[in-house]
Amino acid sequence: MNTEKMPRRERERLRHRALILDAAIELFSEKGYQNVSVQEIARRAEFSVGALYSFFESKERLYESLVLSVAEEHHARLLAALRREGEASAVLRGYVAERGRLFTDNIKLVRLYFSETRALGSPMQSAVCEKVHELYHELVLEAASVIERGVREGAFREGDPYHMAVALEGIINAFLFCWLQEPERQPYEANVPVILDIFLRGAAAR
Amino acid sequence: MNTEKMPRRERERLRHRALILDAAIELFSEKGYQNVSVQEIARRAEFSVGALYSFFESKERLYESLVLSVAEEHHARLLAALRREGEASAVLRGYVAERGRLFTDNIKLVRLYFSETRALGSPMQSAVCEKVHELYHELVLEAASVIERGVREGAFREGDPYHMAVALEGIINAFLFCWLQEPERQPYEANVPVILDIFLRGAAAR
Amino acid sequence: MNTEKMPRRERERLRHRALILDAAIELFSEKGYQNVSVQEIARRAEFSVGALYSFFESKERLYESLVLSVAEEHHARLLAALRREGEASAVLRGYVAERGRLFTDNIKLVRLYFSETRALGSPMQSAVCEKVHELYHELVLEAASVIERGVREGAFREGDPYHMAVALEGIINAFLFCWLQEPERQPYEANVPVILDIFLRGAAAR
Amino acid sequence: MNTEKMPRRERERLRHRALILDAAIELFSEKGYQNVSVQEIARRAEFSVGALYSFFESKERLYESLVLSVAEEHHARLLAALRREGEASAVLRGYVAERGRLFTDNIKLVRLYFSETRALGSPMQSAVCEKVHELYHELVLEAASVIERGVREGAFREGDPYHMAVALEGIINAFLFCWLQEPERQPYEANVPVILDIFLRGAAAR
DNA sequence: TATGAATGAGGTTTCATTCAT
DNA sequence: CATGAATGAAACCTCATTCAT
Repeated sequence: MNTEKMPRRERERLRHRALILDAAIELFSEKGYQNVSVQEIARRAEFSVGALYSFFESKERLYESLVLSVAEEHHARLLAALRREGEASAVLRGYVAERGRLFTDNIKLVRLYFSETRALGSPMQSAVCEKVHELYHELVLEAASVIERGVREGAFREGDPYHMAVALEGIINAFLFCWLQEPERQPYEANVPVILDIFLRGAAAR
Repeated sequence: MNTEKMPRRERERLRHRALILDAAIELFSEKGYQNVSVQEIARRAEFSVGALYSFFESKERLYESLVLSVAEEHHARLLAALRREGEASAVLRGYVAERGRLFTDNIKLVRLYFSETRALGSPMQSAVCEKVHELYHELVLEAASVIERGVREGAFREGDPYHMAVALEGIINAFLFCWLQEPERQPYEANVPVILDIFLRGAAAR
Repeated sequence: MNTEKMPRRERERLRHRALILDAAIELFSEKGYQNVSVQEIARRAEFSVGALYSFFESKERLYESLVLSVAEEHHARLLAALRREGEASAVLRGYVAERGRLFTDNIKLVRLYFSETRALGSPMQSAVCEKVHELYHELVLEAASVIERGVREGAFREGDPYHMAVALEGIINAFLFCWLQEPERQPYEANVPVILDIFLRGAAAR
Repeated sequence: MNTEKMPRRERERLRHRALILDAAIELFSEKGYQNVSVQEIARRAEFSVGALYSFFESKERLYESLVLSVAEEHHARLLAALRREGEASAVLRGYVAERGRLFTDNIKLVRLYFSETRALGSPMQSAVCEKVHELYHELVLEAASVIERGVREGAFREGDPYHMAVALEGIINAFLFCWLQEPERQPYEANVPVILDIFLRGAAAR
């Protein structure tokens, strides 16, 4: 967003809003949505509760804004990775690595995202929920189109590129989840070639 | 557990406990842990709050019992699927199908399981959390040993069977997740061959 | 009470009642009336809640029975001490010592007695409260009559014997209270002569 | 505490805190700690439960604050009485009278203090309990030092002043307790000379 | 009569939200 | 606008008492 042209007052407000979101991200990802009180967020952000409510009409909406902003940032970075130029498999390698980077740099956040987004009784309005799913879907579609290109270029075998993309997504998640259980065993990056190898060559003897 | 030899009083109590667990499963999976009150569970189970507390020492422990019992049942069925006799790839096919059956038969439950288990500030004691992870890990190991056998039998190519198992797990989850978004598009079973195909042959052109 | 002539059934019942009272005494004096549940008493006495309610119509009445029985026992022993034969001052010495013995042998019980008896919102019906006060009053009167005899015998100076008795009571209690704070400093008995000395000679220079 | 220099907001809060303490004192001393609910206190103070909890972190702590503030006020007044100038016996007379005044002006409060402070399972943290005992002890020591001075001035006979002080304390309490039983019989003040007479001259014939 | 499972009112405490200052 | 004190509904849990067996 272009903030340069705004009057000072408005710029200040945006900055304050961001500070509150930052505090909220920290707290939510440390303790989970339900275990953080509005008072706590306000205190951490060094604002009054009233101020907080002048930016967000409810705790729920604050949470949604937060999820949305994080989702959009991640989405942008992952989309960029998928739109890089180069051989399809190289692009996918980059994507797999970027997924890892985002994940490992923001474990807590990502956990929050995973758990609360898919949770039942999640405090998100369905509009936001859908928006998040839409972003996710868009990403899978983009990956599919990379794969499709790979097929056209003869690098990948025939097959439904969307299915392939879904599978890739799953493999990445599974390895990320593994890493999450024992982060100290080895850095996630070590898995990047493994993931690609399995994804590309499959399990069967040729 | 053998309930036949028990005195009637005790049998009744077990039945009542189960009734409460049933009500809790329904409610939790409809609305999520935090959005269900103890009163509500009691009402749905047609017991008093006090009765509920005579079976479970807290809402948290009730939830844990519930998760554990579901996890153990699922685990048993999946383990059985993996221990069936036959060619490695046929066993895996059976496993993929069974995963689907469990998932689609208990969507809400599974959603609950997914969301709350991994959630931060999850209300589960780490003991239960660990137990669940242990069961999961055991399953992956069992799948890995099936794959290992496949390698020995010349059906699968060389490679770390554990990694393969993790990848398979991921692919299954990804397709299940897809199905969850649009259950009406096609039955999950239609995906079983797709999953196996991708898992076995990979994406690369030969 | 004479229990010998009773039918076996009734004797048994009395024994059970006593067992429950014993358990209740222990628990109440360990944790205070409000912090002991009926379930707990029943468990400690190895009876069912129902059985307990067949003996006492409520927790409150159970408590009253207990207080009454203890009060009566103490009263009997103290009265006996005051009715012993001998010089008035020797009798009082015996009484002071007996008070100490009862107190130090049943500290917890006595604490309970002290605190809950005089407490506001005490769970005792006024009838029982009055009964306890009556017993106390009787004791003071008895002490007063000993003192009166002492006056007649020329051992004590003229003055209202009732007031004297009240004062003696107060001095005893004060020293008991002191002892309660630091029981290990010295045995209560060491104070018996001190109490009598102060009571008899007063503080003023002659 | 100097409240004059404070910002208005803070002054208001202190006032509100005091209002709640007042309501709590009334209720506790009418019905006893356990028989008063937080809701009730809030209602009587014309605040919400939440407001109450913004001042005191729990019912228990509220109770402690209350006990402490009353204990300190009483302590201050009694200490002042003991530190007045004049003959030792006159000072003690003043003290005995002041004890009576405090007691009879706050019967309910004092009852509360007596009963709950010494009670088992009393809801007071040991820190507060100790503080109260400390104040009490300090008072006895102060009385002892007055008596000691009396001894030096030749007004009181030789003897352990601390024991004398304890005894005086006991006599006062006993007469207060008597008065409590039948307040209407005679005003407590009538007992002041009696108490001093017994305390100073003792019971024995000279 | 004895049992102990079941009841449910009532207790303490939290926290999203409002609003006078 | 910002503040933060105040609100009060609703949560979890306890326990004296009842009653079917």
